[in-house]
Amino acid sequence: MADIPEKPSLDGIEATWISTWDAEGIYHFDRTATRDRVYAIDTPPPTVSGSLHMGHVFSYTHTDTIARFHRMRGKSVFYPMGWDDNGLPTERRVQNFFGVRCDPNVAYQPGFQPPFRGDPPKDHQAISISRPNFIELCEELTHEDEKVFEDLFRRLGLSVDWSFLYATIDENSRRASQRAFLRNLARGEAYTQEAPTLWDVDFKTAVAQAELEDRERPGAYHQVAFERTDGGGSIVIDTTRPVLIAACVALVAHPDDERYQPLFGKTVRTPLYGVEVPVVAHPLAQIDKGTGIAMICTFGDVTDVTWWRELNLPTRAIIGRDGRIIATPPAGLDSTDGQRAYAEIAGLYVNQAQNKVVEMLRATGAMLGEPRPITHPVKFFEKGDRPLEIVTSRQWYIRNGGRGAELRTALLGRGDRLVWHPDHMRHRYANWVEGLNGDWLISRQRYFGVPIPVWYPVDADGETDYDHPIIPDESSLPIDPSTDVPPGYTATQRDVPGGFTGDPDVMDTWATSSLSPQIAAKWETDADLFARVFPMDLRPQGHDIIRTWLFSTVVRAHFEHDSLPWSNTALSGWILDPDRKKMSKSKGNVVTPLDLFDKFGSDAVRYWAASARPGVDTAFSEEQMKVGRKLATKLLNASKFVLSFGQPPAGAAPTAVLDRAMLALLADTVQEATDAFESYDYARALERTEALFWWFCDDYVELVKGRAYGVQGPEAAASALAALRIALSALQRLLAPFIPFATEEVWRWWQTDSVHRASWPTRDESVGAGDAAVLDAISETLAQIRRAKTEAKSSQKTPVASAVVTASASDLDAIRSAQADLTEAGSVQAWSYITDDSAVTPQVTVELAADTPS
RNA sequence: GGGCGCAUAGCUCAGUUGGCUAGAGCGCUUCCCUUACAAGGAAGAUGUCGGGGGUUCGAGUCCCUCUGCGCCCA
Repeated sequence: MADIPEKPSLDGIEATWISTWDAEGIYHFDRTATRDRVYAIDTPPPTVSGSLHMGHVFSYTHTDTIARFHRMRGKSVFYPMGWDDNGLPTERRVQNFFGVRCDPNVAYQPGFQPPFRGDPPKDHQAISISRPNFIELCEELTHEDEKVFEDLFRRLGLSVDWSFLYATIDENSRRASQRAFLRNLARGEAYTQEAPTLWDVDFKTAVAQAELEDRERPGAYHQVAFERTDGGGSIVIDTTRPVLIAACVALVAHPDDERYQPLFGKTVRTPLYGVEVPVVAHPLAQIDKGTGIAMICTFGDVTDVTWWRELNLPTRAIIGRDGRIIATPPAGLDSTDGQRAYAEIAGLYVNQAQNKVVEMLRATGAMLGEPRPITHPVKFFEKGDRPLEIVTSRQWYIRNGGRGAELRTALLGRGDRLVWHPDHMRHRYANWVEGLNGDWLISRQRYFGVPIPVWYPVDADGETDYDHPIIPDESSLPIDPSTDVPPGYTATQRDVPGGFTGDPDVMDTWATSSLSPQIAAKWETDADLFARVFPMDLRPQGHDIIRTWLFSTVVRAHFEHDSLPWSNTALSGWILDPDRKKMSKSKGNVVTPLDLFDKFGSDAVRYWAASARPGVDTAFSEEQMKVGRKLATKLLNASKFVLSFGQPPAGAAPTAVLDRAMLALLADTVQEATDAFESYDYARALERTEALFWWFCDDYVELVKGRAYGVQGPEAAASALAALRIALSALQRLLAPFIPFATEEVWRWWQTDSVHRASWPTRDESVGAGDAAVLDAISETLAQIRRAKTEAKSSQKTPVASAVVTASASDLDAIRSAQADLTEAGSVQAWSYITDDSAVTPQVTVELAADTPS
């Protein structure tokens, strides 16, 4: 047994135990464990180019308590960590830090040194470097961030097995991502298509449905008149985007709209450009919106795309990928006047062009009245600053049920079979899948990501043949088509007629992170490991990314493994500041985790996190951390005290009624905590354990400590000592998932090995457990004696001259059984009892001894 | 507009399948330096369980409805 410090302290215990755990390999995954003995967690890889905040501390703590519970239950816990360094945020940081920019057309340069490492001068012209060089720089820069993250997670006490660390851009991840993509392609689940696509003109990349958000923006309705070609007058439409008149291919009204029924099949001429377009009917036209008839443009919004597709309309694109009006007028805009009008806006940014068009409409009289300002939702890329446009481009997609009922039904079924914590989160998933309106767009016109692993033949005329991609062999992965040469070609054939060209795009971050279970489990590179951990047991994550990360992971596992990727998912809530607003950097109310660890200790911060019900938004609360610190301190002191009585004699067992009752209560609590943990309700497990612990300290220990000292003789003491140690052992283990540092500290005072490798308590351990029901009467009697002293403003040490207990016969039996303990705890000099079976609770009439001058 | 959640003490929240006088912690008030712990301990006060209606012997809990707040989707 280690020495118990004279004055136990929480100071410095984190550093001590972190290094001990490391040295002893406490959290190492046992690779010999069979699947049924494994508990596998698909840990969310945090974005390393961001900062660590309380939200991380919060949700990762929840997961850690569950990991620790299962480890103590005898499972080999597979608890890897990953870093998400793939994607736009890192790309931007690297550009700014090193003064470079990625150009996939540049050749790889071994040993490349960037011009700067931090703070390039303002006038520095970014140097173009190859994608592999760029990735090397990304890895260099993210390495430092990852170190900070790792230290913080260790300090928090996460029981991660760091030997399974991965990064979403590392070689294994790129290999897995490309392999999965190629298999999707081979099975027809991935495909490429030239199609209208939501496009961010600043990032110059396509974006997926899951990355959209609506923002309320000011706009204005403009009434614009289109002349009928049959001389029947004009048709007035309401549009917020008159700039798109040049892209108009039809007018559309609802088929039931009697106002416009006579016009269906007729044509009108667009103002300014004089293009003849048909008037068509479609049920998506809104009768009550504006004048009830609208322009169909290629493309103003996603409804335009639907109309265009379903009504087989021509394409008249006018907005380019740079957000400017395309220089040359679209097909069909043939008249001289029309071309002159178009020339006025060609090359302008969309908003400038809009102003110009309004000006021209006014001049020609085609605009009726003044624009009427409105506020309306506009689609944005969630990371973007300008409204999305729709441009036609070639992109890669993975099927996700957005265009096929059969797949959609299958994926909804996967969601049904997943166990959600809390359960109502399943609706988010179903809601999202049911609302999908297209397949998953995975290609991005960016650089720092996993390359789309294909090349295309270039024919003799220099045209790229997208329909016959050249596929690398799986054994050659990961590849970068911008530098690697496809089989059967030589490097000199790149981008020349009769040669090949690499796909320039990368996959979206989610296309790789959707494979996190496969990546962590070393899919196809370590079949033994994979078989032991996949499908995993748990996906913990925030509820805000159900539509992205969770859903896409389900999609990939469905295709590749015909299974769910995990059996359970636990969704964490948000952290709110004390005023119940969502914490965010922009509001300046963010507290850094490290300061809190220093101030309250990791256990205390964990306690705050673990107190929050699963999935519930929770206020940041230093008060709650103080409570957690109190709990940890109390555990040190209580443990020291119990152990200070020394070992019970050999063969000692709890025999006293009170001791056996306490053990019964303990057994009940063990059961409740276990049940709670099994249903992922760590907060309930903590609450039940904590309640028992404080009762144990405040009442039980107070009642038996005299007896434990030997006041009632050695036999009575032996029972107390045995019971105290049984309880202490169980309590330390019950608290271990929540306050791993303090529990380890006290456990090692009297046990060998780590509490985190100890077995989770079971009710069978409470040998000699009795009837917990007697505790109420005993505790109540003690409470009334204490109350009498408090009300008399006397010390709790004050002797009680006489205690008269009126209670039911059964309560009196209970109280009598503990009379000697109550006598010690309450300093009672004389007891008398009155049986009254009508008494619901015991009533104690307390007469304090006369004050004795001291 | 569709979906989901929340509303219980001043604050933050528990309250399992309906069950006896509705709980905890914090905060507040009072007392106690008792030899595990003053970074402690003992005790106390505080509630039209959001409003209304219904089912039931019995409703914080189930049903309907209204109000307010939050989130997701369109």
